Amino acid sequence: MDDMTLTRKEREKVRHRDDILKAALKLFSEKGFHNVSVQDIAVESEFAVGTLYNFFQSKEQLFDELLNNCAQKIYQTLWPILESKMQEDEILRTLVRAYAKLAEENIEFIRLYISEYGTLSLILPHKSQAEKIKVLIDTKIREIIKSGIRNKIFRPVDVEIITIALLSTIRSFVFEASGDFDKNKIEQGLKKIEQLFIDSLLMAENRGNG
Amino acid sequence: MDDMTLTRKEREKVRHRDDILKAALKLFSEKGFHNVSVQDIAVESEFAVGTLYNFFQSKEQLFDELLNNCAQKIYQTLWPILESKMQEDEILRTLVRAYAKLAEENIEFIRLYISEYGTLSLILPHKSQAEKIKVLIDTKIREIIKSGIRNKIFRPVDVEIITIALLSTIRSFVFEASGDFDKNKIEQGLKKIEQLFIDSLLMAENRGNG
DNA sequence: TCATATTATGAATAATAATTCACTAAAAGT
DNA sequence: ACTTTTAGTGAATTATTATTCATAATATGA
Repeated sequence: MDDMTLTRKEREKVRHRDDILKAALKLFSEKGFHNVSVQDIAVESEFAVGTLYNFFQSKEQLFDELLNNCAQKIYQTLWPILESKMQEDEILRTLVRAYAKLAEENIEFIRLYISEYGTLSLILPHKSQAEKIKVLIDTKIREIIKSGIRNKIFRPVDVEIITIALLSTIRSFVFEASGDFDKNKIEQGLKKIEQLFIDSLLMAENRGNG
Repeated sequence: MDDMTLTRKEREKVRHRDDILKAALKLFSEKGFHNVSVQDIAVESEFAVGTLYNFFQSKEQLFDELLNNCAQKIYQTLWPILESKMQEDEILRTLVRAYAKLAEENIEFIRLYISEYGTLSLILPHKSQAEKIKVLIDTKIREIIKSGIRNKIFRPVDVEIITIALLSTIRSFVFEASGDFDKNKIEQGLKKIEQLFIDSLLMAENRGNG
């Protein structure tokens, strides 16, 4: 079922659906799930409330779809990097840069994901696609760091803590910086995060400049 | 107006008020603001809904009071440490330990604060007491790190990033660990965070063991 | 052009949850 | 004992917002 097999009408339908998703994403990322009404989304997308319900079963299902799209995009970007055969430090460097790019291109997605993250994890602990993907990535990163330690590339740090530290720092930084949507600032910051974490992980003999 | 100048009745009133706050805190910290109804709080606290409204103007005001109490407690614990005349590395070490203690004694407060942090900061950017206190502490920590660098105790790191990294790691760790309310785990983890951050901040000559 | 199918509409409805208030119960004062 | 004051109650009211659905607009194809 690719784009060319669809009629003009069908393509239009898809586009309308996307418009609604886009409007919803904008609002949710600005105000969070509970502070956006279906009315608000209707106004923003310039469709009637009823139309939204032709496309989505409920407000919640619409939100879930967004969140899963978001998780999907994050997954598709990060997983190949994590699976690649590069040296461990290079994987982590690439990862941080990929995050910067991801944040640049999908800043609303990232905001949505991070802003709801706290309460989300209280309410839908393990059901969502998004949560599963997060766990998948977290686990993989831990493995990479472990492997880096085994291969004497990294210093023998505490894997749990450095993983939480790296990920929470990236997330928190992107979230704070995305408040004023300054993409330059995000890129600069993530470059510094890369330096801070990966250089301090490296064994002395592997470090470039102090 | 201290405790001894109150009549028994007045003391009881205060106690009832506290009971309601406590019940609300429990529920909010488990499910977040929007997923707890005033009914729920009434049931949990074993008062009628109307009684809650004798004590608090609205659900929101009740929540604000909790959040401010929380911020207040954090402030009272951390500020004296940040203002103390210890050497900079010692301040940070003490800070992390204080966080552990804070988390141990007020795990629900901390959960409330962190879980709502994302959406809160979208909605009430700078109004709340809690937000002001957060900024105050963040700023102070940055100053301490700067001062540590000037005094050649710390390596010349990027102050912004290390501050975000330190704080977000603490918060994220406490939040995740508080999910299963294992106080021991939190203490262990924070000790490792202390090592990770402060040791990697120190100039080589100041470090104890590699 | 007209019948049919599809898509869009938004006022009406339903569901949920905050808030009020007339009332009861308990305590304090006389 | 009785009056007054204070505290507590929860069904009823109100507000908000998600959802439905009868209707209108538009497109399709005979």
